[in-house]
Amino acid sequence: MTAASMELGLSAATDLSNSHVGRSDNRFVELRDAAAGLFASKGFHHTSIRDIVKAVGMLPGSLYYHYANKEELLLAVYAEGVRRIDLSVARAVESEVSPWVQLEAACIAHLSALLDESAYAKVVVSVHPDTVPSVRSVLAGMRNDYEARFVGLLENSCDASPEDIRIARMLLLGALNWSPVWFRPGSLSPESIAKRFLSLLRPSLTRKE
Amino acid sequence: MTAASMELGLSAATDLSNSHVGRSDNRFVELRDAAAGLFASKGFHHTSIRDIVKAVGMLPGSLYYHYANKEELLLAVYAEGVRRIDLSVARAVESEVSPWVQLEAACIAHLSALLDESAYAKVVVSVHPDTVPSVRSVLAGMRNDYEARFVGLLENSCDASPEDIRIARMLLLGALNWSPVWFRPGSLSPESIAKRFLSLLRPSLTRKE
DNA sequence: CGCTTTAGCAAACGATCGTTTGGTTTAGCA
DNA sequence: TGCTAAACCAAACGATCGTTTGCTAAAGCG
Repeated sequence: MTAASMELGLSAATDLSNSHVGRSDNRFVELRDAAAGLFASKGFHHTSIRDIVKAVGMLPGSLYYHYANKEELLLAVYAEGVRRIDLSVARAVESEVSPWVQLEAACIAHLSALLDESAYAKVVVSVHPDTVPSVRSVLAGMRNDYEARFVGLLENSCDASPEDIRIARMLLLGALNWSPVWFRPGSLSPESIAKRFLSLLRPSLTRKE
Repeated sequence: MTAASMELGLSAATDLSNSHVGRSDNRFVELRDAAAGLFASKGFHHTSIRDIVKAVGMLPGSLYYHYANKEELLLAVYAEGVRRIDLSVARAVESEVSPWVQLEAACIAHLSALLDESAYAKVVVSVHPDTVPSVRSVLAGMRNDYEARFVGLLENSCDASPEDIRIARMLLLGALNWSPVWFRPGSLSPESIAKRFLSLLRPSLTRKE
């Protein structure tokens, strides 16, 4: 079981992202995991190919059998990161019924993914698309598709206009996504941060009926 | 008059940051301006020394007469950026009396600095301290010192507990600082974004008396 | 004018970057 | 067991990076 699948409790069999099905000792995922960890801690541009392959005990050239170039490796990490956050948020929402509690659960799941030790999630938030011009639009598109989920959650929680919902989404997700900048483990938990953020917005976002 | 001082309408005489007072044709500030523009558009790590000196018509080695290394140049840009944002916000606050309107003015000024064409401000927000380990703490300290201003503004606007004020500050500044990620010129103005953000928080942040 | 400081040129340094190429091992199916 | 494709090694490629060094031109004070 790889470190990657362990993060979400998935067995290798259910890990659909391993589309490069070749030999059983395929290190496609292992490389992606190492890249995710290094991208998250050192940043994409400060991580060299040599750093990544050293983490898995390979030589630099061997990586290019699995990934065409460094950007494609980032794409794989990014896509998997978005997939995991989305999955985590979807599960959290499913287990609630009240619209407001659903929104709260989504924010908690989103923030937990960023602030707990999920390297993949950190890459999605800390690697800004604009800093990788060759794949900028792809990265931005993936993140935007995911964040669209919050529009629906907000629509259910209040009866604001579409543009007000858009503003609320930007306010909420912006604050959440920025939190890795100032967050220090040990004081406030991701859950309490998300709840406090939302409690500040509750008077404006609760449906009046 | 340099492009740098023009941005805030300062003459060369009042530009205190030019501490390297040497000859009258000193290009210390000119280099910093070029670096600010390139750091803002291409990012710090994607801007080479050769890019910067090319912008001012110099050779790579000549830059090292003015700045010891690339990080020190970033420090100069960053410090000037923080200084300009702080100055802009201070002026905006001074011209208001009502605590809430003062907070609103501060947010508008802060966001305008980030979203309008101020290269210096963009560097402060887009260059994350963690991506430059050698000067990480210095950059983080500068930004934190500036953001402390908002604590006072929030304290005047409501009677929440210190921890609630801290949360409100993180929510507000996080959302504002994240806005360059999704902002596209032409639709909403920085002023209206800031006002809409604050209107969502108003019910929670207005002083009850 | 003479002399010192300031500023910049010219040219290279070593290091590291992403990537390529050709050969070698190993797994897995027939 | 023999063969093929998968996987990786070994070694280098050219490019670019931040930076250093030695020298030269010009500015400005006395």
